[in-house]
Amino acid sequence: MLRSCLEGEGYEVTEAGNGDKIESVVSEADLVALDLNLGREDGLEVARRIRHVSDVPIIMITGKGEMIDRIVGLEIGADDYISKPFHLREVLARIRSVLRRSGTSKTIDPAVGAPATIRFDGFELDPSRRSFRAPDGVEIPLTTGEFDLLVVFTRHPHAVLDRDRIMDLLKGHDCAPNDRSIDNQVARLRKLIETDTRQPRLIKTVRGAGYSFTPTRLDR
Amino acid sequence: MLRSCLEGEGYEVTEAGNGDKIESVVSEADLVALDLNLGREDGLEVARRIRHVSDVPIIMITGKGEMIDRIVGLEIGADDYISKPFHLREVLARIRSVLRRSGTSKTIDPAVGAPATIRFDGFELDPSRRSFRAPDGVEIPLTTGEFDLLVVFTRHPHAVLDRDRIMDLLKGHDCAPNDRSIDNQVARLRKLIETDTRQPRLIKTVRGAGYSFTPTRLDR
DNA sequence: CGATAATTGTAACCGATTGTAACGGTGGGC
DNA sequence: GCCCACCGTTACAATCGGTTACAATTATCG
Repeated sequence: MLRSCLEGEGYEVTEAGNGDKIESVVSEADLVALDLNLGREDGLEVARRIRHVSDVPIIMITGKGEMIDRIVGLEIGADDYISKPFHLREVLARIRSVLRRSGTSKTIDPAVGAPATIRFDGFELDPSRRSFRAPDGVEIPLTTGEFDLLVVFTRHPHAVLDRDRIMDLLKGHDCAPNDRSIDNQVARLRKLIETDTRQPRLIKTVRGAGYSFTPTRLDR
Repeated sequence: MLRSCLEGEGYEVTEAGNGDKIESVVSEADLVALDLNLGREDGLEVARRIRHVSDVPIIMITGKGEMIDRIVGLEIGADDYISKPFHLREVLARIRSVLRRSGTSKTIDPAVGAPATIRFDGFELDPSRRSFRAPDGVEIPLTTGEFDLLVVFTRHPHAVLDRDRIMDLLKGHDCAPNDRSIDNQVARLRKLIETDTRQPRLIKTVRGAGYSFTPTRLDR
């Protein structure tokens, strides 16, 4: 679940199991998300071993409110902790936050390394400022849902995204069987950025599949 | 544990054992964290001796809910007390709070003195003097809560902070289920720094998630 | 130490946003 | 051309957050 969510956001994910050498895996990483309930092996011991070889930021994922672990975790040098059950969005937010604090990134951090503003067909979308400007320079106020949807589209231009995938990228979970909320949000977004809703040029409907964001130019 | 946590925050820590001369240790300190359960020696007696030679702020750390000690401790002149088991964040928050109240610091207080002035969108925020100036140079008086909230935001620019996390950063504990105090504080802060409260440019609302501080420029 | 003022948390109300349901149109397959 | 799945649109309800007022707490001042 975490993997697909993170990859959807543009991160490169490497999983490591019990048998893997921690050192080799960690050396390439910008951040470690460490589940403390790994079964036999003690997660805190893993954290100590990571700290022994690297200053890589560590986000600990603990079971429900294990305070003792939290305190010990912070002592070891974890940068943040998250308690289960968690929302994927929360994890994303904290990962971004920790990555930003930690500064330079070995790979490309989509939230930091990407240019601030995304331009398409004259529009200007600035994810870090959560602002959106029309070709004429006027700021268009977008609701949170509209903004997040547009960001998802600009990150997957020309791809046909089915509703499940869009929902996954937006909220980190699947669509309910007969969920039309995406359709609705698309309609609302179209009203704001399409000149003719009947003949949309930016957000095309792919019948039976989903939607596709088709800008003529896209600078990012 | 406390030592490594405090040093991680930039504080200089000196430990003192039973044999040490209290006077010489205390004279250099900005704050004393005193564990009352030191075994043979009576912690309260230590507190009395410290008070005898210095006005240094004292935070007492007591065993689980020893009320009698608390009362006596406050009578002696402790500035705050914490019961075990405690959260490190809580300790940090209280230390900061006590240091703030006690005013000038002999050493450099990282939480108050470290960042010189933070500039964003023309505003000037000075954590060491706890002052805040508008782009036109006029000083804007902020309450303690407003100021702390703004500092938290400037330390996490462009991150989406949920209410729990904001509360954690502000006071070191979680939000109650239906706690709207953060919303209120945000609203108050917006009234002071936003030109249009309806369309905030600096503190954006992320529905279902929290808030995001979105300055166009940030120098710190 | 007590009175007063300032600040902050709480509750209530209301508007904005978003999900759900219903209805109708459209387009493809036969 | 007809049928049916699929999608756009509208209306509505539920949820969430902004705002206000007020109570509780805290600080200030004599």
